[in-house]
Amino acid sequence: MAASIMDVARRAEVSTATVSRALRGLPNVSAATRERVLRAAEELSYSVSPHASSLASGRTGTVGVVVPFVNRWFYSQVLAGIDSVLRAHDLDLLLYNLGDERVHERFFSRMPLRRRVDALIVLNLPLSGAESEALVSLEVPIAVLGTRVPGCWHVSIDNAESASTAVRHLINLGHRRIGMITAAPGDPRGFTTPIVRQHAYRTVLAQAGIPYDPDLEVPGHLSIDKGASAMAQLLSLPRPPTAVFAESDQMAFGALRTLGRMGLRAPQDVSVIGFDDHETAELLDLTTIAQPVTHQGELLARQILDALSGGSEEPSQVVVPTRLVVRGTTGAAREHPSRYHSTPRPGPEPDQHSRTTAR
Amino acid sequence: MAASIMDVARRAEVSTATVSRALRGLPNVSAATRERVLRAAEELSYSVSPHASSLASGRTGTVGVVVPFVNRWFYSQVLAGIDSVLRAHDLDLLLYNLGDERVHERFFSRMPLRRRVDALIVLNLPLSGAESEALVSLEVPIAVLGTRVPGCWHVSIDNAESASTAVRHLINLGHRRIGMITAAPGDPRGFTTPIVRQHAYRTVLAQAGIPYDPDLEVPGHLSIDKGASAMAQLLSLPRPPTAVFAESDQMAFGALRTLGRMGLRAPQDVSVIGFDDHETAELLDLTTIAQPVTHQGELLARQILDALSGGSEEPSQVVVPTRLVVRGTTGAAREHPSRYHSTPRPGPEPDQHSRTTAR
DNA sequence: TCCTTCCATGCAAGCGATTGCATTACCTCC
DNA sequence: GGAGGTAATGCAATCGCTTGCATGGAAGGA
Repeated sequence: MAASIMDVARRAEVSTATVSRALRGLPNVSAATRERVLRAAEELSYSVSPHASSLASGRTGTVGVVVPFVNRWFYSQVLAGIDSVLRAHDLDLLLYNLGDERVHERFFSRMPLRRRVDALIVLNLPLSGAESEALVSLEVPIAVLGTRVPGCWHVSIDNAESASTAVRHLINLGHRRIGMITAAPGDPRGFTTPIVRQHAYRTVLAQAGIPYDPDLEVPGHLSIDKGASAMAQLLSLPRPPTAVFAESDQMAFGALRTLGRMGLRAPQDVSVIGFDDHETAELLDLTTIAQPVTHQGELLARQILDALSGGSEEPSQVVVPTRLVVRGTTGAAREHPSRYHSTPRPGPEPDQHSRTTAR
Repeated sequence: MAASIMDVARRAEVSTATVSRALRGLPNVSAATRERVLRAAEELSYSVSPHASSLASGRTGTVGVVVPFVNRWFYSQVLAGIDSVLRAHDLDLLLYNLGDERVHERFFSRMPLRRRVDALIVLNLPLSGAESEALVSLEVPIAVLGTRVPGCWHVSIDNAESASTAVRHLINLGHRRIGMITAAPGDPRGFTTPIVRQHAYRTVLAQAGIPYDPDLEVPGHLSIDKGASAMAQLLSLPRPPTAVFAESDQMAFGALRTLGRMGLRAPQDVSVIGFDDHETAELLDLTTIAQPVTHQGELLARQILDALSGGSEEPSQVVVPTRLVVRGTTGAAREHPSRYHSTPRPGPEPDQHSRTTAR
């Protein structure tokens, strides 16, 4: 049986109140007494009951983290960042993975973390108005990644600027026919990131005097396979793009696969740029927009720490910078983009030279 | 202020005891009363205080999950599996990411989940004897992935058989000079998986009458970069291998990168087989040993559920099957493996034909 | 009709901490 | 030497629930 605070009190010959204070490092405890209490606790290998403690104090020492998909690279990275900071401050991490729709609904209908957490971190979740209200009504500090929710702390990247950079990179390489593989078609809930990026894509094209062509926007649903299909669709257009911006690396990977299977190469035939700087991006030599992933998790956790200690500060909003990482899948536009091959595949092809060019 | 059980009791005009029983679906509550209580709870949007509840009952409704690296693909997949099962049974998931050494030590010295969880799931962690004892001394059911710990539930793959299959696959393709990129050099703690696999590798070679060559075993530390270096090292041997078994896909990816950078191809120059069937494996057309990842997580969670409900059953041990997935990076051994190139790179090279051969 | 059973419910004692307030002891300063 | 302070400690209420036991009433059996 685990020792209780009473056992420690008896052994140290003090009251439980003193034990509690000594163990938590409060002032008003003499050095000698503290020493005695610590020893007693040590000898009994005592540890406080977190439940009793939070029942009495009202604090839970726990932060809830709500994630759409733990098993996706991006979220697991962010999670690692959050964890490292929370852990360093002895806060526990209660994980809620909302992957599937049913779980998502159930979560919001039952609100299982009411009274269970001191604060909440929400990752990049499409939230309906009612849902964000439900969260706010928990009356704990909330830090949100990606989406902006009134009254909540907030970390994000500048999606408009980042997407613009990606598209501008392609334009600067001479491309005029530029496709975009988008995340998803209009989600009714407030998942604004794809919308912002798409808008940036259109704006930059317009600024460059390139006419808008809806056929060049194809949804890839953030997955490799769907990204692959999206690329296939783009390549089957009467006038296929010479460059493609995929708003996630995963989709870009799919796009590259399609390219490979069709015997085409990046960047000679089609330039491809992704978004995220996924760990595999380097492996595949994918040009992409890098965002600091783990770091965003750390920032979120730090905001929570501030909120928890600082009291009633104004929620802060942090925008972290992204950066264009040029690798081997983007290159100068070809002169005559109307057809891909002069000679049919298979057959000998010149070695890639433009890789060096691209760097 | 959140409503307490007292408020509900008053509103439903019953005692708190009855409220408690009604809400938890215990028998001994009349249908009419239950109805009344549920309505009252609903109207007050009441939810039980988990802390008070577990303080009173001794159950926490929480399962601790200890993970070495949440941000690695494998673990995040397993975690998703665990989560889905726990969630379905309304158990909370308390995450402990033990990534770095300091966190690991601190975890075991403070045992922060004493009294905090009803059960524990430990993923593939290298544990010293003292550490596993510390876990067992928590006196809660424990399910362990990978390593076997006496008295604990257990899920794993048959590492010996799986590794043997991988090596046999290479031998059957005619390879005689087969390298292995191993996880890590002897970890003092009980991380046995790499040892078992290495042993299988040696055994199978011996059975095939292939002499043992220690130079062909190179550590790749489970990372892409280290895997890449390992491959480089293998290729710089006086007699390089014609095939390589990397005991994780990540390391295999690194190996493929090295191959690519050296202008070599898989499988024409070197066959490569990985382990895990990482999501990127398909993308890179990597032959590998697939293990059911998410499923193992589900199994672990289910074992915990059994343990929690069943009482004092004997801990069960489940071994899940793996399967060889032949893709494009393994192929028949070349006839004269002493040199790779007749012509130096760069230069035109014939298209890969053997891909079809390999399938 | 009276005595058992049994079901539904209430009472109240915990569960193991935290914390406001009271108390004691010891200084310090006039 | 007494008033006023301060630092260290104890007392006991409290947090919000669960649960063993007691109780009352209705149903069933003889």
